[in-house]
Amino acid sequence: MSEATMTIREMCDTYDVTPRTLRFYESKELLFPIREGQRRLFTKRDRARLQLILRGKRFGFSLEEIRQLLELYDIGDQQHTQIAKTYEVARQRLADMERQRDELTETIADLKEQLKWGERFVASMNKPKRAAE
Amino acid sequence: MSEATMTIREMCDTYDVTPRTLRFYESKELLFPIREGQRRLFTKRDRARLQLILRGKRFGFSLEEIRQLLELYDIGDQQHTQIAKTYEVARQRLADMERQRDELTETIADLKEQLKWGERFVASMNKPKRAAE
DNA sequence: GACATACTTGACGTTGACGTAAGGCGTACG
DNA sequence: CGTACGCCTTACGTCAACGTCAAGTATGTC
Repeated sequence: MSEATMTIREMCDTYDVTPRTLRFYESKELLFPIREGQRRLFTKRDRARLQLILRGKRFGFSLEEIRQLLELYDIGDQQHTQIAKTYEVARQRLADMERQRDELTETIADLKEQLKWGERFVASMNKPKRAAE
Repeated sequence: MSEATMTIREMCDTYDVTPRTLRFYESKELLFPIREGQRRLFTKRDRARLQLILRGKRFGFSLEEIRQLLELYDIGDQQHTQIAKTYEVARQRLADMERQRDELTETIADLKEQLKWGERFVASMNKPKRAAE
């Protein structure tokens, strides 16, 4: 059974990040590891948040934007104040992401179209006029 | 009818970028405006490339990555050498983008799920136990 | 000729997201 | 006891993608 908390090294190995990155995220208030003496212990909540951070980054969100998104996820768990406002932020983000997805879908189609060209061309290079062997 | 070339200012107004950005892209070999004396003239090809640059940026591609993508688009037009290699780069990019799209779709679904919570909560805040007025 | 304007080329500044190096603390081992 | 880890903080370094500022050139225009 997985332990309740993880050390910084376990975190690094698990999620393929450096200690510096985790400390940096803490300093930016994206993670809130507890302390045992002077050492950090990362909870299940920190791990869930880190996964969302890494995912967000892959979409080009800035850390500050991700921090706002994380606020929303917290609200899902523990009902908080300021819900209406943060809710608006989230609707906004969601609309952005849907636009981005649609545009991405379109670009993929474009690119596939271009690749047809390359495909026929590459194929013709591998097949001389008449096959030998 | 649109002229064959555009000045740097026309480009800036059309695509909402700064002169500095266009010169920077030229220095990085993303654009190749011709010269009339010392001034730049941007061709139709430059405009097509700029659109792809701006689109690429929205997906978080680096300028260097975009430069590689642009090479591919050139191949679609004027058949070039090194096709097989660049073709491979493109298949790679395409796979990346499809993975990214799928993940984005999933994240959107997650986020919508969270928002249902917020929605019910916000609704309950606007409706006290029994309506007054 | 003086001036405005539109463009040019350096060159240094800025921001975000860390990398990296220096020096200190606490425990564990030989 | 020394020293070897593993972690800590502080602080300066780096890279991409431009912004910003200074100084120069060509063209028109009063």
